[in-house]
Amino acid sequence: MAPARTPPRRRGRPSQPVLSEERITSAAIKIVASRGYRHLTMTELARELKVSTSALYNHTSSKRDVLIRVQDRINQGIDRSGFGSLPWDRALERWARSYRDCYAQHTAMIPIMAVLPVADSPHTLEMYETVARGLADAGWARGDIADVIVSVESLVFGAAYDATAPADIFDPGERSDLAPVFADAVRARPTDAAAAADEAFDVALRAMLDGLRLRLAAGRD
Amino acid sequence: MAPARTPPRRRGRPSQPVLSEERITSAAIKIVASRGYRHLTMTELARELKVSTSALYNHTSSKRDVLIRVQDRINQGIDRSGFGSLPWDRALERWARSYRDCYAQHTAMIPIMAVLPVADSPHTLEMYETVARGLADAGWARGDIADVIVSVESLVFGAAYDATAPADIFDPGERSDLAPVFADAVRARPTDAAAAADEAFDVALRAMLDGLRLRLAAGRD
DNA sequence: ACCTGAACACCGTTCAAGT
DNA sequence: ACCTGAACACCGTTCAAGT
Repeated sequence: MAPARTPPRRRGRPSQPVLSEERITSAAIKIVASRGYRHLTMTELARELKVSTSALYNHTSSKRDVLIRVQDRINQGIDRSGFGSLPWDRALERWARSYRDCYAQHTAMIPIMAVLPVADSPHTLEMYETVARGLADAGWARGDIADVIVSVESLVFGAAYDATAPADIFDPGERSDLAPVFADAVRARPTDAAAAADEAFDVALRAMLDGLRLRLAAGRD
Repeated sequence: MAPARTPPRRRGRPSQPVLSEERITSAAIKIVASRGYRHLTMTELARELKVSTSALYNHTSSKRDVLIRVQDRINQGIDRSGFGSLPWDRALERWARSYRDCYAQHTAMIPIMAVLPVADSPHTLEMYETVARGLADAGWARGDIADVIVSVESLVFGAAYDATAPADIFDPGERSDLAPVFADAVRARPTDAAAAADEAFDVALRAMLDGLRLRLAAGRD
């Protein structure tokens, strides 16, 4: 191992800041990945970085600020590779599936992502640009593009929650006599929660894409 | 009416409990309606009911428990009147619009509602039964009914968030050069946030309903 | 400029003590 | 059985004091 080069510190004074926006965001991602959002507190973030909690506020204005940067990093992982290589509807489907799988692991971010201005999130903005360009190139009208994006996103956020729902979410329990038709419909679902959620998302996404194909065809006539 | 049998109170003892599940739920609804979810804390709930905070725990096991009952009451207000009187697709549309409008005012409840087992929420269960019966009567297959319900619900929850998003949510700010196609698409939206959200929800719901009509027709052949 | 430690104003929940 | 008051283990955030 290389000998630690003598740091240019004047006694007691650190040569450079130990913290940065970048390091805080990375530590936050690490905590979320390893221990979940329940453990993402300013206190645990500080402990992870081996500083005092108040030190974080020299580099970030609030916990919300940290979450916004976490979210922009998460969005980097969403697959938009279909746009430019596949037909628009297949690209949109790939994007939607990846988006939903991503937020199924980050449901705690949905309330933030869903209402957060995009201006401060460069990777998120880049994602929207890729999708918008793919739709525009496929012939979608200027006035429809944002609506299509919001449509898919709305479905995706709701489906992400559903993907994390417990297996018994629709189990009527002892009241199945009060809801016989519904109880019977629920019995027809896969018993595995993930499989049931996947099936429902397939139905929803297929329906929406079919509907959007109709809309594009009608607008073109 | 039977005369109230003389209460066995020994001086200073209240004749009957001042609290009840019912009263707590009503107070919670009142706080939410008048001051919003930010103010729905156990402390404010106790203040509203003029008791100490710890007294609440004689009647409810947790704050989550309170929220579950609040949610079941909220769901009573969702319009399912179309089922049994309108064609299934128009009934489903009415239900979806009412559902979305309702949760746009209660976004704080979405993370709970989306993953909460229905067994302890009688009015919610009744809602699902009404929708399920409407779909079954319209010829939907047993195995599709839950998927259709989940599809609409997923869209509704995401759209409810979108309905509360700020007007500048998609404004690229100073980076519009990095996202020219998207920025142009966003410029085509109504400037009013509510109008923009309504338009997007119209597109999404129409697409999904068109897709579901196709699915039902295909399954029937 | 950047960090620490103490303090502030909250949370939800528990529990011994009263009646 | 039901309520109170005090306590507990947390939150996010601020700020004077240090270097």
